[in-house]
Amino acid sequence: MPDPSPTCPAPAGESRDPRERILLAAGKEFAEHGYEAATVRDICGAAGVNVAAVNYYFGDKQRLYIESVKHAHEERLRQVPQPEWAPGTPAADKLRDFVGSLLERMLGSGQAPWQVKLMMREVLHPTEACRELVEDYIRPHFGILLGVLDELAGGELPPSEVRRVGLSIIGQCFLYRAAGDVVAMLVPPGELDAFHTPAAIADHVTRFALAALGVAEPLARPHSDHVPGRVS
Amino acid sequence: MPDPSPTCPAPAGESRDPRERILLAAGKEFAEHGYEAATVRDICGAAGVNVAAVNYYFGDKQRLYIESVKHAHEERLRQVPQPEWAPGTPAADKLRDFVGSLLERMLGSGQAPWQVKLMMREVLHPTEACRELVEDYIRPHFGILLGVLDELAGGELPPSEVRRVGLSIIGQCFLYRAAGDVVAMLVPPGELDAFHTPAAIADHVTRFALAALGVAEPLARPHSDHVPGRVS
DNA sequence: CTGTTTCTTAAACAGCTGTTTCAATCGATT
DNA sequence: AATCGATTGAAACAGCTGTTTAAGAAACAG
Repeated sequence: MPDPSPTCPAPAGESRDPRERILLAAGKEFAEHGYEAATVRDICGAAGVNVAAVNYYFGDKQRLYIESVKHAHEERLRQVPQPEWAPGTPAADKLRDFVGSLLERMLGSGQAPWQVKLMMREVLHPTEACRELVEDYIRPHFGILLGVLDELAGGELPPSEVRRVGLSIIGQCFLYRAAGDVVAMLVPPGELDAFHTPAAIADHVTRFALAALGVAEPLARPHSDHVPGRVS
Repeated sequence: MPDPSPTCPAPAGESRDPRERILLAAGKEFAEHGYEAATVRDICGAAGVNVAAVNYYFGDKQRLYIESVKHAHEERLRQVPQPEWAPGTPAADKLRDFVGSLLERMLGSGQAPWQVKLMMREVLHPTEACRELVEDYIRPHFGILLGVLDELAGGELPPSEVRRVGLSIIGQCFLYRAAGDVVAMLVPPGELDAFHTPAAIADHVTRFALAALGVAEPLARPHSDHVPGRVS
């Protein structure tokens, strides 16, 4: 089937550039099976190109992998821009926004996009592509969170403590993405659908953190009565 | 070098039973490189047996993998027994104990033992061995945590909420093990040594959770003055 | 058209993979 | 000591791996 339309030959999302087709197929394949288990033959098959194309365009498998990780992360950055808030936004709202968008990005609606899976593999078992990923993608996002938390704590907490609180929040979200299968085994199926949607998790994580920081109500009233609890 | 001592031929920790030697070597190899990348030949080389031994004793590579995961988890259970508390122990102390031993087990002193690495791989990318791991090892531990949290909340929180708090605590610990390399990149090196030891993390996670539950002081005094804080 | 470069193709390469074969060896029982 | 099952050993197996080759097609300049 030779191209019938010379002006816009791309059907839908599929590039006619072999290099880009390989990059896309490689990303999906690496995300699904990991670096070792993914084969260049499968990648080329999915991309509809000859096996030799990988070596022609990228040199070897490893450089294709690194390029596909960078490509995935750039595309993901374009898809989900960092949150921006109006100057007067309360810090608590910012935190809720941040956690919500983080979880939405991680868990997505339904299946997580392959870009996230690929990046997650880099985080869990870092290769050469990891450092770039951290510097360009993860650290800036983390910095935003730290800013919100510092504002939330009224500047009272030392930076090291703010960082630990930030890691606590990231960790809670991280668990659901990285160990989602195990979480699903630990939670009754009915509860999974009702209470473990991205929005519900975001709400819990935010309330948990706000309560710990003393900005909102504790989750439970203490059972002894000598501890003051704020009654709204 | 034929065995010179017939009474105790095992030098130190090395079993003379080939089956057990293979199981040990396989566990280390699988933990380090993953299922696909680990080779039967490397495993047999490390175990000091012929390649055919794997198929003789275990049938094939996959069954060796499953057996080695189970073996690792049983050994780990024997090494670190579940915590037991005297009847009158305060729930807050139990929580601190639980988190501390969990982190100690996960992060260990120095390099994490290969058993933990192996189990972590199962959690992150489950195979057939995962369900057994969850039922025999993870769920009981999680149950203990939920009991402590329920006690801590004075039975006021619904089970679903308790579970979410439990997952929040696990998630915080989980991050340091699963994404430890990235965490190390996000935290200044000096701070890593001082504030990110297992003990220090355990202390932070516990305080964070206790504050969120309203059992202990919030981490930060709120910056507006209309919120009561307990002054010890 | 010619000559040159860029790209694509099928085939082959050397090497490693898990697995099997079958003879040699060992260890205990008879 | 002879027998027999259990275990080991070196070699070979078929299949897949990433990579290279060399010939051909396509695109393009002069």
